Amino acid sequence: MPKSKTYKLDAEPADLPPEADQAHRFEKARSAQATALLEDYAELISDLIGTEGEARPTDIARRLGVSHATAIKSIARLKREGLATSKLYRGVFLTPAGEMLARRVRARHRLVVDLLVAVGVPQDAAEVDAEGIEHHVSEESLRAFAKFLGRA
Amino acid sequence: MPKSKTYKLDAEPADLPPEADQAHRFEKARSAQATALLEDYAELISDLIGTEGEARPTDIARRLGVSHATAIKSIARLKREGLATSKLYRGVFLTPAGEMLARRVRARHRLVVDLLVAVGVPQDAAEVDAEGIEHHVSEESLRAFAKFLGRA
DNA sequence: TCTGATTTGTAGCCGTGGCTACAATTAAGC
DNA sequence: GCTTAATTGTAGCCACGGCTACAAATCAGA
Repeated sequence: MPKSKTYKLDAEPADLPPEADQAHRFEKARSAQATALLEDYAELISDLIGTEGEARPTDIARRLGVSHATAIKSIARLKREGLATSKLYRGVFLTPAGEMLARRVRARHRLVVDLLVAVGVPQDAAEVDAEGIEHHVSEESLRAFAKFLGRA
Repeated sequence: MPKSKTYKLDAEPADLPPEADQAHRFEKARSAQATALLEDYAELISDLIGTEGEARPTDIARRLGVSHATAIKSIARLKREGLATSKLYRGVFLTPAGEMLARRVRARHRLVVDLLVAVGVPQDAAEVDAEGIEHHVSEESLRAFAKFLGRA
Protein backbone atom coordinates (compact mmCIF):
# COMPACT_ATOMS: atom_id res chain seq x y z
CA MET A 1 0.00 0.00 0.00
CA PRO A 2 2.92 2.45 0.16
CA LYS A 3 2.37 5.40 -2.16
CA SER A 4 6.09 6.14 -2.24
CA LYS A 5 7.97 4.38 -4.98
CA THR A 6 11.27 4.05 -3.17
CA TYR A 7 11.19 0.39 -2.16
CA LYS A 8 13.65 0.55 0.63
CA LEU A 9 14.77 -2.84 1.82
CA ASP A 10 14.18 -1.59 5.32
CA ALA A 11 11.39 0.36 7.02
CA GLU A 12 11.06 3.19 9.47
CA PRO A 13 12.03 2.49 13.11
CA ALA A 14 8.84 3.88 14.70
CA ASP A 15 9.09 4.39 18.44
CA LEU A 16 7.09 1.58 19.92
CA PRO A 17 4.06 1.85 22.20
CA PRO A 18 4.06 -0.04 25.53
CA GLU A 19 3.73 -3.76 24.87
CA ALA A 20 2.12 -3.78 21.46
CA ASP A 21 5.56 -3.96 19.87
CA GLN A 22 5.03 -7.66 19.33
CA ALA A 23 2.29 -6.67 16.92
CA HIS A 24 4.72 -4.35 15.18
CA ARG A 25 7.16 -7.19 14.66
CA PHE A 26 4.50 -9.29 13.01
CA GLU A 27 3.34 -6.38 10.88
CA LYS A 28 6.89 -5.89 9.71
CA ALA A 29 7.24 -9.53 8.78
CA ARG A 30 3.97 -9.32 6.85
CA SER A 31 5.00 -6.24 4.92
CA ALA A 32 8.37 -7.82 4.13
CA GLN A 33 6.50 -10.76 2.70
CA ALA A 34 4.45 -8.44 0.54
CA THR A 35 7.53 -7.09 -1.23
CA ALA A 36 9.36 -10.42 -1.38
CA LEU A 37 7.78 -11.36 -4.68
CA LEU A 38 8.70 -8.05 -6.28
CA GLU A 39 12.27 -8.47 -5.09
CA ASP A 40 12.57 -11.98 -6.47
CA TYR A 41 11.24 -10.96 -9.86
CA ALA A 42 13.45 -7.88 -10.07
CA GLU A 43 16.57 -9.86 -9.28
CA LEU A 44 15.69 -12.67 -11.66
CA ILE A 45 14.86 -10.33 -14.53
CA SER A 46 18.14 -8.55 -13.99
CA ASP A 47 20.00 -11.85 -13.99
CA LEU A 48 18.31 -13.07 -17.14
CA ILE A 49 19.07 -9.87 -19.01
CA GLY A 50 22.66 -10.12 -17.85
CA THR A 51 23.21 -13.74 -18.80
CA GLU A 52 20.77 -14.32 -21.66
CA GLY A 53 20.47 -10.84 -23.04
CA GLU A 54 16.74 -10.79 -22.47
CA ALA A 55 14.10 -11.70 -19.89
CA ARG A 56 11.23 -13.66 -21.39
CA PRO A 57 8.14 -14.45 -19.32
CA THR A 58 8.46 -18.17 -20.03
CA ASP A 59 12.02 -18.28 -18.73
CA ILE A 60 11.07 -16.27 -15.68
CA ALA A 61 8.23 -18.69 -14.99
CA ARG A 62 10.44 -21.74 -15.39
CA ARG A 63 13.14 -20.34 -13.11
CA LEU A 64 10.59 -19.52 -10.43
CA GLY A 65 8.73 -22.78 -10.80
CA VAL A 66 5.36 -21.21 -11.58
CA SER A 67 3.09 -21.25 -14.60
CA HIS A 68 3.68 -18.64 -17.28
CA ALA A 69 0.29 -17.14 -16.52
CA THR A 70 1.30 -16.54 -12.93
CA ALA A 71 4.56 -14.98 -14.04
CA ILE A 72 2.79 -12.66 -16.44
CA LYS A 73 0.37 -11.55 -13.75
CA SER A 74 3.24 -10.82 -11.40
CA ILE A 75 5.09 -8.94 -14.11
CA ALA A 76 1.97 -6.84 -14.50
CA ARG A 77 2.24 -6.02 -10.82
CA LEU A 78 5.88 -5.03 -11.25
CA LYS A 79 4.79 -2.69 -14.02
CA ARG A 80 2.03 -1.23 -11.87
CA GLU A 81 4.61 -0.56 -9.18
CA GLY A 82 6.95 1.14 -11.61
CA LEU A 83 9.69 -1.48 -11.42
CA ALA A 84 9.47 -2.97 -14.90
CA THR A 85 8.28 -2.21 -18.40
CA SER A 86 7.33 -4.33 -21.39
CA LYS A 87 5.51 -4.01 -24.68
CA LEU A 88 3.12 -6.62 -25.97
CA TYR A 89 4.93 -9.79 -27.02
CA ARG A 90 8.31 -8.25 -26.30
CA GLY A 91 10.56 -9.09 -23.36
CA VAL A 92 10.54 -7.56 -19.90
CA PHE A 93 12.86 -4.76 -18.83
CA LEU A 94 13.57 -3.07 -15.54
CA THR A 95 13.10 0.61 -14.88
CA PRO A 96 15.91 2.43 -13.09
CA ALA A 97 14.00 1.82 -9.85
CA GLY A 98 13.78 -1.85 -10.72
CA GLU A 99 17.49 -2.03 -11.49
CA MET A 100 18.32 -0.41 -8.19
CA LEU A 101 16.12 -2.82 -6.33
CA ALA A 102 17.68 -5.76 -8.17
CA ARG A 103 21.16 -4.60 -7.29
CA ARG A 104 20.35 -4.23 -3.63
CA VAL A 105 18.58 -7.56 -3.51
CA ARG A 106 21.49 -9.33 -5.17
CA ALA A 107 24.00 -7.83 -2.76
CA ARG A 108 21.79 -8.73 0.17
CA HIS A 109 21.36 -12.28 -1.08
CA ARG A 110 25.10 -12.78 -1.34
CA LEU A 111 25.65 -11.36 2.10
CA VAL A 112 23.06 -13.68 3.62
CA VAL A 113 24.49 -16.75 1.92
CA ASP A 114 28.00 -15.81 2.96
CA LEU A 115 26.96 -15.29 6.54
CA LEU A 116 25.18 -18.62 6.69
CA VAL A 117 28.23 -20.35 5.28
CA ALA A 118 30.46 -18.47 7.70
CA VAL A 119 28.56 -19.81 10.69
CA GLY A 120 28.78 -23.34 9.36
CA VAL A 121 25.77 -23.92 7.14
CA PRO A 122 26.63 -26.07 4.09
CA GLN A 123 26.68 -24.13 0.84
CA ASP A 124 23.63 -25.78 -0.74
CA ALA A 125 21.48 -25.45 2.37
CA ALA A 126 22.62 -21.85 2.65
CA GLU A 127 21.43 -21.15 -0.88
CA VAL A 128 18.04 -22.68 -0.22
CA ASP A 129 17.45 -20.98 3.12
CA ALA A 130 18.72 -17.62 1.92
CA GLU A 131 15.99 -17.53 -0.68
CA GLY A 132 13.40 -17.21 2.06
CA ILE A 133 15.48 -15.50 4.71
CA GLU A 134 16.81 -12.58 2.70
CA HIS A 135 13.52 -10.76 2.50
CA HIS A 136 13.41 -10.39 6.26
CA VAL A 137 16.91 -9.14 6.94
CA SER A 138 16.97 -5.47 7.94
CA GLU A 139 19.64 -2.99 6.91
CA GLU A 140 20.83 -3.04 10.47
CA SER A 141 21.36 -6.79 10.38
CA LEU A 142 23.02 -6.51 6.99
CA ARG A 143 25.55 -4.08 8.41
CA ALA A 144 26.22 -6.48 11.26
CA PHE A 145 26.66 -9.33 8.77
CA ALA A 146 29.15 -7.31 6.71
CA LYS A 147 31.11 -6.40 9.78
CA PHE A 148 31.12 -9.96 11.01
CA LEU A 149 32.41 -11.13 7.65
CA GLY A 150 35.22 -8.63 7.89
CA ARG A 151 33.81 -6.34 5.25
CA ALA A 152 33.18 -3.41 7.53
CA MET B 1 -2.02 -29.18 0.53
CA PRO B 2 -0.01 -31.77 2.47
CA LYS B 3 -2.14 -34.72 3.51
CA SER B 4 0.33 -35.67 6.24
CA LYS B 5 -0.25 -34.02 9.56
CA THR B 6 3.33 -34.04 10.78
CA TYR B 7 4.32 -30.41 10.20
CA LYS B 8 8.01 -30.88 10.11
CA LEU B 9 9.90 -27.62 10.25
CA ASP B 10 11.98 -28.95 7.41
CA ALA B 11 11.20 -30.70 4.15
CA GLU B 12 12.54 -33.59 2.11
CA PRO B 13 15.89 -33.13 0.31
CA ALA B 14 14.73 -34.28 -3.14
CA ASP B 15 17.54 -34.98 -5.59
CA LEU B 16 17.53 -32.07 -7.96
CA PRO B 17 17.04 -32.15 -11.74
CA PRO B 18 19.59 -30.38 -13.97
CA GLU B 19 19.29 -26.61 -13.54
CA ALA B 20 15.70 -26.32 -12.38
CA ASP B 21 16.93 -26.40 -8.80
CA GLN B 22 16.49 -22.66 -8.66
CA ALA B 23 12.78 -23.31 -9.06
CA HIS B 24 12.98 -25.76 -6.19
CA ARG B 25 14.50 -23.12 -3.95
CA PHE B 26 11.64 -20.76 -4.68
CA GLU B 27 9.07 -23.48 -4.18
CA LYS B 28 10.58 -24.23 -0.81
CA ALA B 29 10.41 -20.60 0.22
CA ARG B 30 6.77 -20.49 -0.87
CA SER B 31 5.82 -23.58 1.09
CA ALA B 32 7.64 -22.26 4.16
CA GLN B 33 5.55 -19.15 3.87
CA ALA B 34 2.39 -21.24 3.77
CA THR B 35 3.09 -22.74 7.20
CA ALA B 36 4.48 -19.55 8.73
CA LEU B 37 1.08 -18.36 9.87
CA LEU B 38 0.28 -21.66 11.55
CA GLU B 39 3.60 -21.58 13.34
CA ASP B 40 3.09 -18.05 14.61
CA TYR B 41 -0.36 -18.82 15.93
CA ALA B 42 0.71 -22.04 17.59
CA GLU B 43 3.57 -20.36 19.38
CA LEU B 44 1.48 -17.40 20.46
CA ILE B 45 -1.37 -19.53 21.74
CA SER B 46 1.08 -21.61 23.71
CA ASP B 47 2.64 -18.45 25.17
CA LEU B 48 -0.71 -16.98 26.14
CA ILE B 49 -1.82 -20.15 27.86
CA GLY B 50 1.48 -20.24 29.69
CA THR B 51 1.47 -16.64 30.86
CA GLU B 52 -2.23 -15.75 31.05
CA GLY B 53 -3.73 -19.16 31.67
CA GLU B 54 -5.86 -18.91 28.54
CA ALA B 55 -5.70 -17.90 24.90
CA ARG B 56 -8.57 -15.66 23.87
CA PRO B 57 -9.09 -14.69 20.22
CA THR B 58 -9.07 -10.98 21.08
CA ASP B 59 -5.70 -11.23 22.79
CA ILE B 60 -4.29 -13.27 19.95
CA ALA B 61 -5.52 -10.66 17.49
CA ARG B 62 -4.03 -7.79 19.48
CA ARG B 63 -0.66 -9.50 19.84
CA LEU B 64 -0.50 -10.23 16.12
CA GLY B 65 -1.75 -6.81 15.13
CA VAL B 66 -4.73 -8.06 13.15
CA SER B 67 -8.48 -7.72 13.56
CA HIS B 68 -10.24 -10.25 15.73
CA ALA B 69 -12.14 -11.49 12.69
CA THR B 70 -8.89 -12.31 10.95
CA ALA B 71 -7.61 -14.11 14.04
CA ILE B 72 -10.77 -16.17 14.30
CA LYS B 73 -10.53 -17.18 10.66
CA SER B 74 -6.94 -18.25 11.14
CA ILE B 75 -7.81 -20.16 14.28
CA ALA B 76 -10.40 -21.98 12.20
CA ARG B 77 -7.60 -22.97 9.86
CA LEU B 78 -5.53 -24.25 12.79
CA LYS B 79 -8.50 -26.36 13.81
CA ARG B 80 -8.92 -27.70 10.29
CA GLU B 81 -5.25 -28.68 10.32
CA GLY B 82 -5.59 -30.45 13.64
CA LEU B 83 -3.37 -28.08 15.58
CA ALA B 84 -5.95 -26.43 17.83
CA THR B 85 -9.37 -26.94 19.32
CA SER B 86 -12.02 -24.62 20.72
CA LYS B 87 -15.66 -24.64 21.61
CA LEU B 88 -18.01 -21.80 20.82
CA TYR B 89 -17.30 -18.72 22.93
CA ARG B 90 -14.62 -20.58 24.88
CA GLY B 91 -10.87 -20.06 24.56
CA VAL B 92 -8.47 -21.73 22.16
CA PHE B 93 -6.35 -24.75 23.04
CA LEU B 94 -3.61 -26.62 21.27
CA THR B 95 -3.77 -30.27 20.36
CA PRO B 96 -0.70 -32.38 21.14
CA ALA B 97 0.41 -31.78 17.56
CA GLY B 98 -0.06 -28.06 18.10
CA GLU B 99 1.93 -28.15 21.33
CA MET B 100 4.76 -29.96 19.64
CA LEU B 101 4.81 -27.45 16.84
CA ALA B 102 4.79 -24.58 19.32
CA ARG B 103 7.69 -26.04 21.21
CA ARG B 104 9.79 -26.51 18.12
CA VAL B 105 8.94 -23.05 16.85
CA ARG B 106 9.87 -21.45 20.15
CA ALA B 107 13.19 -23.25 20.28
CA ARG B 108 13.91 -22.27 16.71
CA HIS B 109 12.99 -18.67 17.37
CA ARG B 110 15.38 -18.46 20.30
CA LEU B 111 18.16 -20.04 18.30
CA VAL B 112 17.71 -17.58 15.46
CA VAL B 113 17.67 -14.58 17.78
CA ASP B 114 20.74 -15.83 19.60
CA LEU B 115 22.62 -16.39 16.38
CA LEU B 116 21.80 -12.94 15.10
CA VAL B 117 22.98 -11.41 18.35
CA ALA B 118 26.10 -13.55 18.26
CA VAL B 119 27.12 -12.17 14.89
CA GLY B 120 26.58 -8.62 16.08
CA VAL B 121 22.96 -7.73 15.42
CA PRO B 122 21.48 -5.55 18.20
CA GLN B 123 18.97 -7.37 20.37
CA ASP B 124 15.90 -5.42 19.27
CA ALA B 125 16.70 -5.69 15.57
CA ALA B 126 17.37 -9.38 16.08
CA GLU B 127 13.92 -9.85 17.59
CA VAL B 128 12.24 -8.06 14.70
CA ASP B 129 14.15 -9.83 11.94
CA ALA B 130 13.85 -13.23 13.59
CA GLU B 131 10.08 -13.01 13.35
CA GLY B 132 10.31 -13.22 9.58
CA ILE B 133 13.52 -15.20 9.23
CA GLU B 134 12.71 -18.14 11.48
CA HIS B 135 10.17 -19.68 9.13
CA HIS B 136 12.83 -20.15 6.48
CA VAL B 137 15.60 -21.72 8.53
CA SER B 138 16.07 -25.40 7.76
CA GLU B 139 16.92 -28.06 10.33
CA GLU B 140 20.34 -28.23 8.78
CA SER B 141 20.94 -24.54 9.36
CA LEU B 142 19.56 -24.85 12.88
CA ARG B 143 22.10 -27.50 13.68
CA ALA B 144 24.84 -25.26 12.31
CA PHE B 145 23.56 -22.39 14.43
CA ALA B 146 23.56 -24.52 17.57
CA LYS B 147 27.06 -25.70 16.90
CA PHE B 148 28.27 -22.18 16.18
CA LEU B 149 26.78 -21.01 19.46
CA GLY B 150 28.64 -23.75 21.26
CA ARG B 151 25.58 -25.84 21.95
CA ALA B 152 26.58 -28.78 19.83
C1' DT C 1 5.00 -18.11 -47.98
C1' DC C 2 2.45 -20.39 -44.98
C1' DT C 3 1.88 -23.86 -41.55
C1' DG C 4 2.66 -25.47 -37.14
C1' DA C 5 5.08 -25.00 -32.79
C1' DT C 6 6.21 -21.82 -29.31
C1' DT C 7 5.47 -17.95 -26.79
C1' DT C 8 2.62 -14.50 -24.92
C1' DG C 9 -1.49 -12.77 -23.21
C1' DT C 10 -6.44 -13.10 -21.25
C1' DA C 11 -10.25 -15.03 -18.61
C1' DG C 12 -11.81 -17.06 -14.88
C1' DC C 13 -11.43 -20.12 -10.94
C1' DC C 14 -9.56 -21.11 -6.11
C1' DG C 15 -7.67 -20.55 -1.27
C1' DT C 16 -5.40 -17.34 1.82
C1' DG C 17 -5.30 -13.65 4.86
C1' DG C 18 -6.39 -9.03 5.38
C1' DC C 19 -10.64 -5.88 6.43
C1' DT C 20 -15.50 -3.80 8.07
C1' DA C 21 -20.09 -4.42 9.52
C1' DC C 22 -23.35 -6.82 11.93
C1' DA C 23 -25.23 -10.59 14.95
C1' DA C 24 -24.97 -13.45 18.92
C1' DT C 25 -23.26 -14.68 23.25
C1' DT C 26 -21.01 -14.07 27.49
C1' DA C 27 -19.47 -11.29 31.33
C1' DA C 28 -19.91 -7.28 34.40
C1' DG C 29 -22.15 -3.72 37.13
C1' DC C 30 -25.95 -1.68 39.05
C1' DG D 1 -31.98 -10.03 37.49
C1' DC D 2 -31.35 -6.91 33.86
C1' DT D 3 -28.89 -3.91 31.14
C1' DT D 4 -24.87 -2.81 29.07
C1' DA D 5 -20.20 -3.60 27.71
C1' DA D 6 -16.98 -6.74 25.93
C1' DT D 7 -16.08 -10.68 23.50
C1' DT D 8 -16.89 -13.97 20.00
C1' DG D 9 -18.59 -15.39 15.79
C1' DT D 10 -20.50 -14.74 10.84
C1' DA D 11 -20.95 -12.61 6.33
C1' DG D 12 -19.12 -10.59 2.71
C1' DC D 13 -15.76 -7.66 0.55
C1' DC D 14 -10.85 -7.10 -1.39
C1' DA D 15 -6.04 -8.06 -3.39
C1' DC D 16 -2.73 -11.47 -4.00
C1' DG D 17 -0.59 -15.32 -6.10
C1' DG D 18 -1.34 -19.81 -7.47
C1' DC D 19 -3.71 -22.63 -11.40
C1' DT D 20 -6.03 -24.35 -16.14
C1' DA D 21 -8.01 -23.38 -20.46
C1' DC D 22 -8.26 -20.81 -24.37
C1' DA D 23 -7.00 -17.08 -27.73
C1' DA D 24 -3.68 -14.35 -30.12
C1' DA D 25 0.77 -13.31 -31.81
C1' DT D 26 5.35 -14.47 -33.13
C1' DC D 27 8.89 -17.40 -34.91
C1' DA D 28 10.92 -21.30 -37.57
C1' DG D 29 11.16 -24.61 -41.12
C1' DA D 30 9.63 -26.77 -45.07
